[in-house]
Amino acid sequence: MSESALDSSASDSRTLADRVVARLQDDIVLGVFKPGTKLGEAELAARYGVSRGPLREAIRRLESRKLLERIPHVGTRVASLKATDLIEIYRVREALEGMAARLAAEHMSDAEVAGLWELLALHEQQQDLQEDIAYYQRAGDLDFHYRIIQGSHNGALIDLLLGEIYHRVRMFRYQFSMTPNRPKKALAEHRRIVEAIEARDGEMAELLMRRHISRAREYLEAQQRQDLSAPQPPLSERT
Amino acid sequence: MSESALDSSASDSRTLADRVVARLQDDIVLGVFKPGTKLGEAELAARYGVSRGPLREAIRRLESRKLLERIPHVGTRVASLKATDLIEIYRVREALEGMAARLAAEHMSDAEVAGLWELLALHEQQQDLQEDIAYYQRAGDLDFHYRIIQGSHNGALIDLLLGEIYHRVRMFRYQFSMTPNRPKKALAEHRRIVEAIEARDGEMAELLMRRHISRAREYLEAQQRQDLSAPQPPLSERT
DNA sequence: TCAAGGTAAATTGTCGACAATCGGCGCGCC
DNA sequence: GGCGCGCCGATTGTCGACAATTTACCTTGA
Repeated sequence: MSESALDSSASDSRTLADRVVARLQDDIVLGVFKPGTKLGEAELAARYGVSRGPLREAIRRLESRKLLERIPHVGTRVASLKATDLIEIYRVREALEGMAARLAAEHMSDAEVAGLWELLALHEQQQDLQEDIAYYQRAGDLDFHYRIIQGSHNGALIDLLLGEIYHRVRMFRYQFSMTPNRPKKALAEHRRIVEAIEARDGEMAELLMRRHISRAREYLEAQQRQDLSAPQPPLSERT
Repeated sequence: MSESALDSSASDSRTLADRVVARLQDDIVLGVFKPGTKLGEAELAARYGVSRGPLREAIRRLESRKLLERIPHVGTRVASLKATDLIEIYRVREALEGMAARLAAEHMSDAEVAGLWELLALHEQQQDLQEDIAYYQRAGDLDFHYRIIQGSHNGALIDLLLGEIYHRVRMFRYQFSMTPNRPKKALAEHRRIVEAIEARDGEMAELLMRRHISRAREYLEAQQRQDLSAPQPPLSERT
């Protein structure tokens, strides 16, 4: 179930447009195209070796995922998300992933819970070996939340979080080269969430998950306030 | 702010595809095309008097809103939503609109709160005059939730609920010709929610909104169980 | 008679060309 | 000298035709 947890790369998708969606999304999320960059249709069509037809379809799909901003008759540019947008999204995550944790506690199979414990053990191990984290912790955190969302067994919830929310969060993390906020504390919170799920205590699981995400949001808000008082280049140009 | 609360009809939109989106969405939500109906591209293009290009764009947009189901190289049909899907959506609504109520309590202006009271008074009046309700209550209920969502002043939340969730809920209501579940009780619950918002008690507002939606979901679940035991034509063919 | 294979029609996916609209530039007027 | 107007290039929106894939039907054989 861990095959490229957040889809992206489906090499032989049925239609051309699907492949362009995957490639263009990667280029956006991974930062090949910086936020605010204008993307001309002809230019992109040449880059991906397709006609403008499928390319336009890809653009519309990524626009509906809020990864691109388009103005009719003018053009499309990579969505440049402000810190306030990210904070708004964290409110949504708090509500949605809280519910996901509750449903996961009610509906996850015992095997899935066991898998969560294994994932946690892996994260602790990586944390011990490599104190500065970086990539692993980032992907791992995503993977943890990803599994709980899947564990809710609620299709609508899964579609919303994985289809509309998570791509944007991923983009943020790459753009701001955000090292996860509070590695050790986050890991401890993850463990408590799994405990609640294992105990089939949905209410507790939701409470803990909401608190977990809420703390991340508060960290972001504090960071934003200090950025406002000392406005420095928002991107990754600080040695 | 109440001009066509759930958009749909923008008569002179900038691009052709936008107009087709609006018209096709109306035809789907209002039941002109029944769920499961196969929609051929040529057929639709003729119906709306456009080429297949803009039509395909419209189809993709409505597909991303979950109003259409498409299979590559096969075709698109009107999304036929099962009762279990609706129940899943209500879980999402519970989480999302609960958060919306909390944020509304924190961020709504006094004028907006006053507007909520006026809306409630209008609903009570209509309820007194016309005991059997039907349309007014249905639209009114939507309008109440709509306003609280807007009152959250959270763009991400608003986009999600109004752009991804509410169209599907509307479609359900028309398809099953669902008379609102519990008119009087719902109205009383609405009043208590507004009281909490006016008192700026976000926690209470969220709790009440979640309970409100949760009860509607439980009603749906009970209805589904009795439908399963006595399976009758699910659509509107009962005199 | 039924199953399996192939073929043909219909539908969707893709492409290149044409038309409409917007932003930028220079000219003229105040 | 500054402001407004109109033209021009560039980009996007739209269209019709061609190619690819699927489905349904028909034929053929066991």
